[in-house]
Amino acid sequence: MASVSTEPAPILEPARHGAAGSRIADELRQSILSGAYEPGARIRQEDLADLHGASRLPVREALRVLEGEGLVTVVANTGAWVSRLSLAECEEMYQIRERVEPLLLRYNVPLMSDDFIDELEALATQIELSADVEDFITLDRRFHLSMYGAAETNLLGDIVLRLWNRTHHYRRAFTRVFSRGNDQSVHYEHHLLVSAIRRRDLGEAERVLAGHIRRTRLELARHPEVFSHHP
Amino acid sequence: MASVSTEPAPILEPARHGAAGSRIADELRQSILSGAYEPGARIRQEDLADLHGASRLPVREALRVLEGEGLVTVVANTGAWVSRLSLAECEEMYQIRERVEPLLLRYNVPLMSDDFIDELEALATQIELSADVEDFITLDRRFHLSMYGAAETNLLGDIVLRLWNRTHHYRRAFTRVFSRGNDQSVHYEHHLLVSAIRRRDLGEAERVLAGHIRRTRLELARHPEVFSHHP
DNA sequence: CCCTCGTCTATTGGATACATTGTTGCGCAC
DNA sequence: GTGCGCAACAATGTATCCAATAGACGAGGG
Repeated sequence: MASVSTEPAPILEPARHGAAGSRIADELRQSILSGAYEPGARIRQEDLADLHGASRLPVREALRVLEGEGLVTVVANTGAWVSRLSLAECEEMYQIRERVEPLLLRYNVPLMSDDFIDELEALATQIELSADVEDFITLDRRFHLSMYGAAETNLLGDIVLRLWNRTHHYRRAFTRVFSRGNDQSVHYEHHLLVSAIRRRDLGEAERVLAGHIRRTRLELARHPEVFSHHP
Repeated sequence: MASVSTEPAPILEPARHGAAGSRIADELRQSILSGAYEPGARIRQEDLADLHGASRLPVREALRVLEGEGLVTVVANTGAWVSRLSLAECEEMYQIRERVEPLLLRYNVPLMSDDFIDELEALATQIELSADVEDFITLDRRFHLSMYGAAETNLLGDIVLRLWNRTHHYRRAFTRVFSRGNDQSVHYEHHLLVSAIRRRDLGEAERVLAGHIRRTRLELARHPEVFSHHP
């Protein structure tokens, strides 16, 4: 914003003072999740600064934030890279999710309105119809994470969101190689999950969700090629 | 380090270039955990900078790191405070631990040597003999966290460590009000846990640990006065 | 021909200086 | 006496400048 001389309307400037670090962190997070940066990609501070029209200082803060979220790996005096996961680490993430997301679901189900559950059902159907891999992972992410938005405390929600973000790239890569199988299990599980939620059957909802994550983890383990590094 | 003119031996200087942010983060984290800062205490950037003989820049990085860990709450253009937990949030943390720590234990038990298990047993006995609250929480923390140091991937270990850190202050406060009860359950559970580990009985070890955390959570809920804010 | 050491440059780390924001306390009006 | 508003201050956010480090490249020797 500083380099551009023709900046007539500061009114439409949503970026207020004191938000540069957070804003850059948000945008870089989105870029990483969108796949614009591959795991292992180098992140240069000055590039980011120029890109966002800021100095390197808020960029460094943003990198620290994303480092804390596990999305970026920073080495002192050397540089920053998009974090990379091994198959073992990714499986560990899924095992954590398997234990933790059912708990988060338990917190949220009592707070869901019937209308909201209808929306979930519609989303599950929409996922079935998704043609493209990018559509699928976007809708699938929305389906699951929207279930977790009702709780009044968001500590667990934040932890789960970070787990999703750290594995997002591998979910995309895995979906790409797996989608040819034309396996309908995912969709069945989604509908079973909505059904259990509608009946407010917490135990069953927990079981279905845990099984859903577990099955994904086992499928993932059958495709280690997703994790082959090509430096 | 820069202001002191009489610095004859640069050999004993462990603080190298590029480590100020991490160093300050580590020291501030220790200060918060030690109880030197109460939850809700204001953290002024300039004070920290002077205290560590650095400028505000690495201090800001440190604050971002600790914010990511949940230990510090930063409000833009306003300031930073030591994070505060409500009873509901603390219970949520314990519920997460209840589900996640047994998994981490499962990862670690097969990697423990018999000698190490002897050390755990000795630690459990030492905890029984601890006189003072500060001793107890230090030894108890070491007892539990040392169990988690063997795993080759440390993703889950980091998450658990953060959960411990975020609740550390309340564990201290709670122990202070609870220690008068003279309840031996904690120690029985510790010894049962070591016993299950020694037999390499993963299922039983998981159950005992989950029960241990669960019981602590329920006790905690009976002492809401620990969370009363006194501003 | 290859290995090693030295230099050099690109990039990051840190400090100082300045702009902006939030807050607090005082004064004035009602 | 109370409530609103303005102003001065204090603390944070940002930019620019300088220092230190690590990787790369090339020259020299084995």
